[in-house]
Amino acid sequence: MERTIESRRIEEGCVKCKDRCCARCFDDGEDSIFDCLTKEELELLVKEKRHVHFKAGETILKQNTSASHVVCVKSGLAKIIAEGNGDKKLILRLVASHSILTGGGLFIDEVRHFTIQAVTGVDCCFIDSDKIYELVSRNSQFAFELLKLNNRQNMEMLNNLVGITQKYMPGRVSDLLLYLKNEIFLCNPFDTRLSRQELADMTSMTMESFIRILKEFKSAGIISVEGTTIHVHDEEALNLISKKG
Amino acid sequence: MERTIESRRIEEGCVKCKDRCCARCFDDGEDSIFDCLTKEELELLVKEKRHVHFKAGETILKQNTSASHVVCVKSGLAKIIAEGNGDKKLILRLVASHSILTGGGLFIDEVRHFTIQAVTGVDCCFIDSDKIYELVSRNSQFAFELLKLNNRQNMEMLNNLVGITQKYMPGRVSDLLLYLKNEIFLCNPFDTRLSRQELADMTSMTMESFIRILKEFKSAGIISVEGTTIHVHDEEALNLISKKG
DNA sequence: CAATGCGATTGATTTATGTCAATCGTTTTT
DNA sequence: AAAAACGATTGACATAAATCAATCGCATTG
Repeated sequence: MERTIESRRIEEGCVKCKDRCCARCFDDGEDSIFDCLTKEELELLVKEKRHVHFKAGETILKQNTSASHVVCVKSGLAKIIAEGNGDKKLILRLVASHSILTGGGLFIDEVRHFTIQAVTGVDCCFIDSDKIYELVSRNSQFAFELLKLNNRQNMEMLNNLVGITQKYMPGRVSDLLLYLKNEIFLCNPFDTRLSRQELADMTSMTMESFIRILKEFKSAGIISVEGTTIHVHDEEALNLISKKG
Repeated sequence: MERTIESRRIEEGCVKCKDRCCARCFDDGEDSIFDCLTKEELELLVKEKRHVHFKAGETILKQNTSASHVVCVKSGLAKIIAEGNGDKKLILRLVASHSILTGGGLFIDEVRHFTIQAVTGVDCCFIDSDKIYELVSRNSQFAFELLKLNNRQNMEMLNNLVGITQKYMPGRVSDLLLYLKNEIFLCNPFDTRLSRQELADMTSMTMESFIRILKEFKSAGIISVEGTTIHVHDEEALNLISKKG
């Protein structure tokens, strides 16, 4: 039986996991909130965790279900969706490798406040929330890291809120493109793997409107687009448009 | 010299403060994150804190200044404002008595990410951020409470974001009225003390639009308005309008 | 190869909401 | 009391963005 590159990658991940999983998995990411744990604490964290693979499009966590686990994304790309009334949805942000996801309701109501869905194939591990609680009480540095993570997410959401409510569409699209380039994909021609609808859902506008703005940017030579791949040619222009609103 | 009710109330507050200030001040609020502290820890917290009174309209914390203190609101009403480009502003939420405010950047960049301004006279105390850091490392229950508070604020912001981006103006106004009645003032004819502009800034619309929706609600008999005082007659109608978007 | 399906694109039209300007009612000032 | 100042209100108009509908390109299927 032949193996895809994808499946081989998973296996590598699993090998790593046998020992100190999460620390290893996260030691190159910015959000390495597990770095501060001792060997025993990592042991505790890793012991009963489950490693799961999701195919593109699958739902990892569903909004309004009960939140007994947190999720660590080890590879792949996922989107965080806030589902509103009707079919209205807002994609809050993307999640790349090495991120920890609490589902929103951790520590409060134990309910997930948004849906997380795989964009590409996603490898992740599920960790029991109780473990997190225990680590918070045992290791104050961990609590501190968690607080930092929380606040960072809070501020991200604030920026989002301000941007979406106070800017016209070109400004919002600029913000999105800069976000994708500089915070998610970290390279220049980048393949979003996201449909126009999904991109539009990140800026709170309709697909048609999004496409029109994208077209304007193309005509102005600011970007070029090929399928789901976007190439930013004039980042300064985007910054300017973002500033002007 | 005659004393106003206001000034007498401040004095009472001060008397309380001589001993275990913050615990006392907060022991009837929902956000009593200080309850879990020991006497010594409270001592530490209270020792160098400063008690300040702000008059209506004064700025308590200013966005983009450095964040060396957290603020506890002991009495009065304040508004949290996210200032955007130009004069654009968004009032994120109101803060009533017995709330703790971190200014947004606590634990991350030590910069305030929003402005807090007094709506009525406001009594509050400033506590050095370092104290908070120290307490987090000494008392895991406190860390836990802080995480809870953080997450709650996060979810509030999320709801706000979804509401503002996905609902038409009547839905947003309904949400605002329900928020004011059920979460801030907790009584029915309630005096917001907020101008139409401020109320509009809470829903991300212009003052004129806000007034028009308010007028429609009045005509429909759902509410009545007298100056800054609002009386909700038909809460079910508001819930319905909020649901429908 | 034709046919079907689906996402992307474009155009025509509608609509929710913002902008601008005038008026009204109160309060404050002179 | 007259005048000025200011927030609230209303109306007329402009426009950003949504909606609706048609077409296009491309991949998948029969």
